Amino acid sequence: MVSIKDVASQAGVSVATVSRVLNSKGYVSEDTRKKVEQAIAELNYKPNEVARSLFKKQSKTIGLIVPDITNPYFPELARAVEDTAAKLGYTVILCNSDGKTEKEQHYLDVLMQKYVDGIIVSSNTISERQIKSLQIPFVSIDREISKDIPTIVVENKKGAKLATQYLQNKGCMRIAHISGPLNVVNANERCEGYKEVVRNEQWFNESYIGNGHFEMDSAIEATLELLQLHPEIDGIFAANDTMAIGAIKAVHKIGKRTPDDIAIVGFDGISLSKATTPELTTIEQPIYEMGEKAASMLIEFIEEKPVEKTFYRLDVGLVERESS
Amino acid sequence: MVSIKDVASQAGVSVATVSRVLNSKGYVSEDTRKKVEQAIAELNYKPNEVARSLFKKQSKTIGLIVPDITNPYFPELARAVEDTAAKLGYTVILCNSDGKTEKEQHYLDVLMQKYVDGIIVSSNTISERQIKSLQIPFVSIDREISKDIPTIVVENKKGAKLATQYLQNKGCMRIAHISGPLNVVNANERCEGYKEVVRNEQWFNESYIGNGHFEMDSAIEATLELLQLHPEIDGIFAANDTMAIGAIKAVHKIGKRTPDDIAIVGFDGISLSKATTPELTTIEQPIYEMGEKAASMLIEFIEEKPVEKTFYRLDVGLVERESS
DNA sequence: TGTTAATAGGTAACCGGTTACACACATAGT
DNA sequence: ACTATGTGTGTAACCGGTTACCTATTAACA
Repeated sequence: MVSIKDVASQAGVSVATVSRVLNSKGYVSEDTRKKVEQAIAELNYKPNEVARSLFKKQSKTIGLIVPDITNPYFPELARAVEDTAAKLGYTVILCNSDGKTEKEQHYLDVLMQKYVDGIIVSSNTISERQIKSLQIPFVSIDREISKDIPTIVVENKKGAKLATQYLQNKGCMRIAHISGPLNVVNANERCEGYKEVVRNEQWFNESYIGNGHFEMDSAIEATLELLQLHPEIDGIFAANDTMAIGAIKAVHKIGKRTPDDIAIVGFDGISLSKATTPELTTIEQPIYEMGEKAASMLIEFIEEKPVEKTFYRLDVGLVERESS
Repeated sequence: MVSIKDVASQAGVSVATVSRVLNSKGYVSEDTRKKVEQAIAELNYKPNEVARSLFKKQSKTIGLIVPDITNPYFPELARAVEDTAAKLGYTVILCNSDGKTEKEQHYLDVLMQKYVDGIIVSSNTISERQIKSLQIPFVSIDREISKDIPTIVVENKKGAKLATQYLQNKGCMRIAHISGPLNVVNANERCEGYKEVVRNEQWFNESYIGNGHFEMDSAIEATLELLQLHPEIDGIFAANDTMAIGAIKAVHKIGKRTPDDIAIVGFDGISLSKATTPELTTIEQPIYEMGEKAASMLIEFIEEKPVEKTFYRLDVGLVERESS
């Protein structure tokens, strides 16, 4: 690989001068600048980012820790983060934590050792203290860790209420909920939103809430149980789209129809929701926008630019399709 | 951040000695080793990977260039690559090229500047010459570039034949194909496989092949056209699952049923194929295994370990579900 | 006892950039 | 004529590791 020294000798100047034209910093005469630029072009020189990182103590790289890129919510987020980072001259290291503390800790260590300039994380086990101790810019996405950590989340409760009320308006008399793992903030908020709407209904009690893990199989099981316990259920709000699809499958399995017998609404608005038959009515999150915002905010922190707002709770909206 | 010097002075030895215990290389007495290890533990010292990279000219990082992580085929691949890389002590930088030459070139430059140790790429525009000129380990995945570049692909033609013959065996008399972009090797091979099976049928001609771009919308359109032109079609083989889902939708749209009126088979075996109603019959690729193989092979090259085989054409299999 | 090899550990060069500092020269102001 | 200021460029220290090379000590063996 050609180094700055090669360029310097080719252009007949010192490495300092080459560095100056590279960074447009300090005084360089028009003449020498041209000579250096020509040498750079002739040798097809590309500065070594590693050497630069070592001195500058920053790497133009950010870390993105997600539970599992295979979960259809995250590719779109990752794409948005990567797009934005690339546009601003950064590169992104992808980490899958499976939501496990050890893995998260391990990746945090690795990322710090590689001098990443900042980290975007979607986690519910990382603590505020831990993040602060790292001393580098951080953005939490999809899950709220603390009011003190820059965060991008959505109106989970509002969305859940929207979904539940919508089912009511559609004429559903008994609306069940399939929740995510309730120790995860967003799952909890969605469950709360649901409860706020149905709490005062005569028929309501906790047994109308089935527990899922944000995955399809768990939702199929939960739906089956729910429908056995309460055959009169005519509406289901699932805490994410994957589970909503599971619910559709379960409903189908016992010979009922969606939406005629049971209307179903999901949450997330992943692209999957448009691929099913019937297409899924869902509470859509601005996933791409979230990733974009997270990346651009993180990079503003990194570059010490002024950041007006550090806590975003983005709006969600109902997208009406065929499952309701 | 605590550096090797801090550890050295804390332990009362030179930095060379610390480095020796860090790398278990060269002579170090049991006594000093313990002192150093204690100092490391006390200071919670983590060696700076950037400094290491600079000297060693390698970064324990690999690049993964895919067209679009949002395309449901790639998250599983990326997950496999990342899992395997992490297990072997490497980190992965994710790049989305959209299949565009400029973006690929740009990422290649960036990755080289960051001293990545190797690159895994899924591309049909990068040339063999280009790859060779980079002088670092390379693995091409999902798409064959040249017999001379380490590659992981699947039996596309065989899979396509399998799918088409299966539809024949199911009693389909007129089988259409929705192809991917034919300039992409794998799409082309799948189309060839289809043609090999139906070429000699009396009814067959090229107008039974509709052109898609591996995306749902293009497949819906293509299917609609196909069915208008040939209302007698009773089987469709789509070159990937996303398009198969599009086909299902199109069939549904004109009031026909899957599989009763028209049987549909896809290709890929993405997790999406299990989420639809009806669930998709498809030619399943060992996606995770491909990513795993690509990463472990790449790292074998990087670490200059012996590699027995550099060209893998993995087997595919028919997974029979409800759409056929 | 002298020679050789193995063990132990320090010094400093090196990786490829960036930048503080020094120095030279030109120009302007008094 | 003298000083201050601005411009242009080179030298070398520095970032935090790794390792070639050197020296010293001890053990082994003829």
